Amino acid sequence: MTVRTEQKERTRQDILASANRLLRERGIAGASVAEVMKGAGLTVGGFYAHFESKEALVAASLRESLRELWSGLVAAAGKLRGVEAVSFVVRRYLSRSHRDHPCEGCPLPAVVADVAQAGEPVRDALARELGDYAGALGECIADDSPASRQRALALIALMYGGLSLSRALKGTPASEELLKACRDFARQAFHND
Amino acid sequence: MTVRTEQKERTRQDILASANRLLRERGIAGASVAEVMKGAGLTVGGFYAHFESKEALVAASLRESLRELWSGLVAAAGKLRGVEAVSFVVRRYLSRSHRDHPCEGCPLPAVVADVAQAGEPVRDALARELGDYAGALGECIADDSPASRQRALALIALMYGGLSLSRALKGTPASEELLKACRDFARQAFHND
DNA sequence: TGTACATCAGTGAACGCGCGTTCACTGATGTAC
DNA sequence: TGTACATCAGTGAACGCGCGTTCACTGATGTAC
Repeated sequence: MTVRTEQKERTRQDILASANRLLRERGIAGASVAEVMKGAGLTVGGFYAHFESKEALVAASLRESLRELWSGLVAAAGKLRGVEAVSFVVRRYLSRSHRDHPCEGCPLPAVVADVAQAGEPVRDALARELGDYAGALGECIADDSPASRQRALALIALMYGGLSLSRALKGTPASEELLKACRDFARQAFHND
Repeated sequence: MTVRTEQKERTRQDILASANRLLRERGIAGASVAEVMKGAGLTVGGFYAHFESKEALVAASLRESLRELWSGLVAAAGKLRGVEAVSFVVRRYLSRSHRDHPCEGCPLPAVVADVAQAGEPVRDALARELGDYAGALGECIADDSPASRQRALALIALMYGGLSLSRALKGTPASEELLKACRDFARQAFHND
């Protein structure tokens, strides 16, 4: 019995991992259930033994990959504070490497537009994770005040917006220009602390 | 002859106008050719007498609606300069009204993620318009130097990112919080000029 | 001015395709005696 | 320990649907004589 359920849980994790990759790379609409299952080494029909619907998968995947991203960022920033923490975070998030490898990075660029039109489970997942993200990032940069949290929210918007645009412009000089411009802009906004 | 071509040109404009609305509201994948034509009071089959493909329509629509948006913004800012111009622009772009009426506003939130995966015509359209947009906005805020252009690029990324996220969070308190946070952040970054 | 013909903007049914979801099935694993 | 049965994770074909695109057609407009 427990052997069977353990195996099943492992399969569920495989499906989630595949969804995390595909969702970050192609967005909600671009990640079909059949391809997610193929990425986990399975066939399409077995999907519904693990998730109630595609929407449930997307919500679960969004929670997991957003949490991974921001907890990784905050942990890597370590003891840095203030402008130095901001500088570190934007250098990592607004990098050429992050731009060029969507499937290992932040899910927001591929997903936000679709989420705005998605159902409640998906929207709730984003709202909750983004709130935690802003809180943790604000605390990492400054403190746990509402003002810090709000500045972190804006920083997230700047990073997400800059990365998304630089991906859309990939191959043009403006793509690099934009990454640098956003990094500088962020540092400037936190400069007077 | 000229009567016929004039009529045809008017129809083309109707199709474009319908596409502009639908694209801003639902994105590239969400705006089907059939619905675009229906929005122009026509049926689907006639589409290919006006545009070579859906991709060509998207490219044309993107050019037109981005240009409309930013030339409108710059014109409205009028003689304002520096922080005052920034303040005006973000109050307009990062407003509840803009968040709640996608079909009349900026096409970026609905379209950027899809553009990153689209063909050359669409990507080119975005690259060109965004470059012009940054140049004009930079000049409106400060001058025509590369530094001003780069700061304008970052401001666009912040505005686009903030609006997109606030739409995805619509209905939660974080949606309003985010709009305000981004407006403040932008003002702060331009405060020392 | 009137008539016969050519043009062509727009119609609507049809195509092939990929989507999310369902379901009858298979066969390895676990249980009962 | 050995046998008969139950369970259930995973398979793969099928469904109804909406997509972009094609194409034979219709009928109003424009041209030729």
